[in-house]
Amino acid sequence: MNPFYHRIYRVVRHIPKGRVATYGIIARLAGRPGAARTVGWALSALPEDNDVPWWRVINAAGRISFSGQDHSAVLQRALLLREGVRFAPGGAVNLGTFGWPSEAYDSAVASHKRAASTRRSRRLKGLRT
DNA sequence: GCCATGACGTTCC
DNA sequence: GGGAACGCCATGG
Repeated sequence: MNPFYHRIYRVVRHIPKGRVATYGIIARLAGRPGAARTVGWALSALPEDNDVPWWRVINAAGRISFSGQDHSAVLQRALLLREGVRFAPGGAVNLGTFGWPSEAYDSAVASHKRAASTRRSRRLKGLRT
């Protein structure tokens, strides 16, 4: 297995309980800025007997990256709620509050970037139908 | 070895 | 503030 994966898993394990991190941040901490997609790929490749808190990893918009009806999304949301992470009315997590590491989320930068990401997955999947 | 895909992100309009 | 386009890295066919 590639060192990146190990780095990624190691970083994810460092996420404190009750906090969340974005794929981009994970990729950056793992030493591969811009490899956010790879982070998702690595997490999807997690074995069943893993000790990695994958549910603490979300996208830059502070939302679950799965389809809303997907059981994994429900599970992830439930696990986060259990740890004290609160979801905003829009279904997004306030990264300025729960984001980890805190210094990585200078609320200013994260302002208008929230909107962009979410629609992409819909486009990819929605286009197939 | 090239092409397509994906738990994403940043920039431009 | 919302939507569309381009770029990113690794994997699978």
